[in-house]
Amino acid sequence: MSVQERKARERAERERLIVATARELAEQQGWDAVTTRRLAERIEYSQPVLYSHFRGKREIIGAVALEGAAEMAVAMRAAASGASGPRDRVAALARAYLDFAARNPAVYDALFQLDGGLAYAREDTPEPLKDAFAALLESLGEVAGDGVEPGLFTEVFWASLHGLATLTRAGRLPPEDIEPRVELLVDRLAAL
Amino acid sequence: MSVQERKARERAERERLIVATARELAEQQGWDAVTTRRLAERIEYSQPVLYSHFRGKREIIGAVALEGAAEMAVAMRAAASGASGPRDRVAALARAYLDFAARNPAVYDALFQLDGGLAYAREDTPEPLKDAFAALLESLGEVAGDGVEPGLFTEVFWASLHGLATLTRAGRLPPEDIEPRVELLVDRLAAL
DNA sequence: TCGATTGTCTAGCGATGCTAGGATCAATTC
DNA sequence: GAATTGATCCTAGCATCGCTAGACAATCGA
Repeated sequence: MSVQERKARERAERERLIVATARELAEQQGWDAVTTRRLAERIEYSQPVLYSHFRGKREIIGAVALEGAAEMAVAMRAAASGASGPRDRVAALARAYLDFAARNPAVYDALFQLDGGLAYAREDTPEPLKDAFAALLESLGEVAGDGVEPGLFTEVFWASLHGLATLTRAGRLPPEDIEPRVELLVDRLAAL
Repeated sequence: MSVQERKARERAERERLIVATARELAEQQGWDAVTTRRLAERIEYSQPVLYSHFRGKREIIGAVALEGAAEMAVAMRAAASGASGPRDRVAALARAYLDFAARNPAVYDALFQLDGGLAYAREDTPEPLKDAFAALLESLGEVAGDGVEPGLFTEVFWASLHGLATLTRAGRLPPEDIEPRVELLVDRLAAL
């Protein structure tokens, strides 16, 4: 059995290598630069090897997205735990979210802009995605206010952050004034 | 001179045809289906003709975006003018915005998701884009609240709508509950 | 009527995602 | 220890993409 185990281990290792390399390449030069040829060359295998791990480029994007979702959940919880009151917590969360999007644009794109073939907001949604949403809900639910369903509130708050993140990075919003925008959003949207 | 005028007219007409066809094709089958070959075939000219009107596919997307921006501005002002009070106006605006995005997904993508080679939020931003933002500002500025710059408020409100629009259409948010989301957004964000 | 200009097309380049089919190497069996 | 089997990987190629060079034809000014 040991031989098969070793092979399985090596295979899993190579899969991690593919995902990590795709992510690295995407962060360095954008997702357009992540071609199957370039990716294959970087991992020092031929192109078809990629297709023995993933159905296609879409699934590779999806794998990067899942990895990113897990990291985002960690970052959100870390930001929330370092705050004292609800107001602080929500503000810290918002900043951490925008910071994550700005620092990991390729991962953020894989998560929320590109088609990674993942199911969102459904029962069969992969666990990391559910958990990332849960991490938001943990901090935002408490400021939903009376008569507002925490899930609904989280969706709206999240959408607002997403809008700010994407419009800013796409050059649709001037990059300065990020802080006052966050202040406005938190002060108005959260029921404190 | 009449001959030249006729030629210029025909040329302009063909350019409109290209943009309209690109838009139609994009709405029917998505922007991925808008290839230069298919587009050329539909307008019944050869591929290189496209390049005598536009620098490339990007510019065609940009042209569709400008057309869409003008329509959006009209739709926003129409929605705003039919409302009685500020609360009504902002709510109507929000609904009209999301409705526009849902009904014209390809145009919306050209405007805010794809790269159409346009400058946003700058001095050299094309007029239709500035005007679309102005249309939002006209209705939203009055509910910015004390001490909040109307432009900043409009940016945040717009970003929230944009987040809702894109996340919903990309399947990241369940399509139902649109109305309660709008209600929540309007009630909380607008200073009434 | 003739040369020049403008307009359009055919053909092709490099690159993309993806796949078929053959070669190679290791594990298994006699 | 040799032969067979099976998994693993690579070379080569397909159709399609955005874009362009160069040939050809129609039109214009003299």
